[in-house]
Amino acid sequence: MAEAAGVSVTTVSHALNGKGRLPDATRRRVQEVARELGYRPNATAQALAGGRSRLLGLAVSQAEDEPFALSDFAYFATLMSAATSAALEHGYALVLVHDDDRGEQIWSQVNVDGAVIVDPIPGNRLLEAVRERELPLVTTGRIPGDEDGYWVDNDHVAGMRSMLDHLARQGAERVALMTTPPKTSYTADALHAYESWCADTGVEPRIAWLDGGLTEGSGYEAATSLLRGDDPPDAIYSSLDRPALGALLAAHALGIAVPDELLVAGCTDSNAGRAAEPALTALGLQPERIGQLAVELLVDLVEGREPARHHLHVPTRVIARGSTRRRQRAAVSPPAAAGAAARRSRPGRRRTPSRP
Amino acid sequence: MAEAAGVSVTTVSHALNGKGRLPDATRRRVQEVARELGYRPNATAQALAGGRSRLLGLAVSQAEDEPFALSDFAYFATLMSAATSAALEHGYALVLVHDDDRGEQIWSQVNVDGAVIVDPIPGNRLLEAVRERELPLVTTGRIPGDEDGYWVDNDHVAGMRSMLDHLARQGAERVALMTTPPKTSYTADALHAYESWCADTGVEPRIAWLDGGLTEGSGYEAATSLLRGDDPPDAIYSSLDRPALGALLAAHALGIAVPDELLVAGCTDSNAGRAAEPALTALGLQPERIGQLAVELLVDLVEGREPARHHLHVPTRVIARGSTRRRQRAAVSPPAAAGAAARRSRPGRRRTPSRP
DNA sequence: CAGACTAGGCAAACCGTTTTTTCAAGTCAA
DNA sequence: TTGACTTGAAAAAACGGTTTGCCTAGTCTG
Repeated sequence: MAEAAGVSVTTVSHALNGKGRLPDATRRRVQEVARELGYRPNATAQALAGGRSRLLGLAVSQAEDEPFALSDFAYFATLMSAATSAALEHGYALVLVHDDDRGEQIWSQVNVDGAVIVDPIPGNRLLEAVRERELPLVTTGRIPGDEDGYWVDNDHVAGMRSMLDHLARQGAERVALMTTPPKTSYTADALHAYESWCADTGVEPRIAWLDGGLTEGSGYEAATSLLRGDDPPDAIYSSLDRPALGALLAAHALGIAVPDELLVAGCTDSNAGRAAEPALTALGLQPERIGQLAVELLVDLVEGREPARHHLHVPTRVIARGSTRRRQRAAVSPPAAAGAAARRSRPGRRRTPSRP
Repeated sequence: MAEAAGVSVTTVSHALNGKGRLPDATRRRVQEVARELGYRPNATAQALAGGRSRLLGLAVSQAEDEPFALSDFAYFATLMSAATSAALEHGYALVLVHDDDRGEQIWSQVNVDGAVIVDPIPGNRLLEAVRERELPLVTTGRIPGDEDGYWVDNDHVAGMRSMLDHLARQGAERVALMTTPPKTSYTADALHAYESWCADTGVEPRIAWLDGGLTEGSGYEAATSLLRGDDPPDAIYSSLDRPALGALLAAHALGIAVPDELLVAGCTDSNAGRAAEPALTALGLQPERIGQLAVELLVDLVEGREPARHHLHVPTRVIARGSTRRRQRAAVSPPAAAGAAARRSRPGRRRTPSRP
């Protein structure tokens, strides 16, 4: 390239990067030759010389005992896609990192300028590796016990409350929560918000723990045991959508009509929820927004700009669908109390299970 | 590092990479020091010196007029996840590439050693960019019109036939296909297989084109027009799952019972399909296998090994669920012809649409 | 005991940029 | 005319490794 233009590599570099002292004529000439030759500076060499690779890592943290695949959740896929776009917009590319034994070694194999970790769990190996290297880090969701870093998060507490209020407005009096033991800030928020909402409204908390993976299966189990217990709930909220779908199936199997006898809702919107029968009411988290903001925040850090805010909140919204549709009867009476009364006066709500 | 171990950088490099002539004692000593210091060779420098970045690009090609997001399909997410794992297994990392105006420039910003392009469309800009750079390339799905390259693909022709046979065995006589105009090898295969199956079995082809995106909405439209036409189908197969879910909704809206009056199936398994009511029969494509094999093939190419086979086929399988469950009546009679006869003798299959 | 060979390890070249420094030539003022 | 300053561009030093080639001892071999 340098020879082709009849100048030194220095001049080429200066011409192409708008640096140095060059007359416009030379600059243009070099650029012209570069264009003709289809010359592109070697990215690796640039990275080595410049000390920045223009590569960002995107990792999904996860607990060892909950081996769910990335692909299980539309949430992650959407976030990832948005993050890729945002990165590209700023001239960065995204490297995918898995949180397994091999994932850790990726930081050795690739020089990333910074990392986004989704739903971090304290002590996670990827998190530790990032810290050890003192890489700029943005998390989506906070790191429980260490909320000082840079993060983008939904306001899950507010979100949970608005969902619970929605269920109450639809006539629910005995709202149960299905969730996992809190490891991420998200599940902790959900749990606390639920408990405080229960305290505020005088509802007795009913919590069913999901174990055995965040799948339809575990939701089915948890919902079944809730619905079969004494004093079963008249609404079930799951902190993830797949178990909520399982709850739908469980209700069906027990002959409990949704939404007439039981309201069901889940967090995270998905095709699966939309396609369910009845369609699943969801707490929308706007993962595309989260992915975008996380990358933009990270880019600020990488490029040495002090971000205006260290923490960003993305609003949630209740996406009401068939699974929590208020029955006609309830619709005519004023919201909370009256709806609850109408519900209470209904005759025994259990039918014989269609299959036991 | 070199000083710490009291040797030259050459020796460090040799010791850590198992090259050069060094006594085991020295090698071990250097490795020991490296471990203590937590020394990791700079990946960028290695890439520059070695000429290989250990980075692979993963791109999803797409037609300009069909702006669907990556996240729309569990298929892509699963493939991507598997590809990441496989890459890591061989010491590579995956860089995500979007097929938009900015996506193209990524090849300038990052030096990838090779690329996987999912469902390539001839003339696509990413494809052209990869070719121009003479990067090793593996596609999942073939490039229509140029099938000589390296690719991993399902046998969609066989898959389509087995699905159609399945529908026929369940009593379908008038199987319609909902699909997009063929741009990828996959949609072309599906179309051809359908047409040849129709020719073989004497079924008259009925094709509804999906436009306006590969969504539930477009499937709803297409299915509605099929079901409202003269001589409506008694089975609908969609070459993607989301439109199939739309078909389910359309049938419901028209008061047509699935599977009793209409069988519905789609390609690509997903949570959404599993959660639908009735659960959607799907042609499983094993995207995890495809992603894995594509990366392994690409790694062979990148590392200069001649792969045993240039083309790999991944089997498909019919995952039969409620949406194509044979009615009891048909179950007792021998497969195809008798099932069809039983179906034919049924009384008029249309009910009044519940909403018009 | 000389010559050839082997082992061990280092120095230097190289990868392709960016950045800093140097330098020659031209311009201007005194 | 000379010194100071400006302009344009190249040379050199990094960046942090890998690779090639060379050198020195020590060990065989005849």
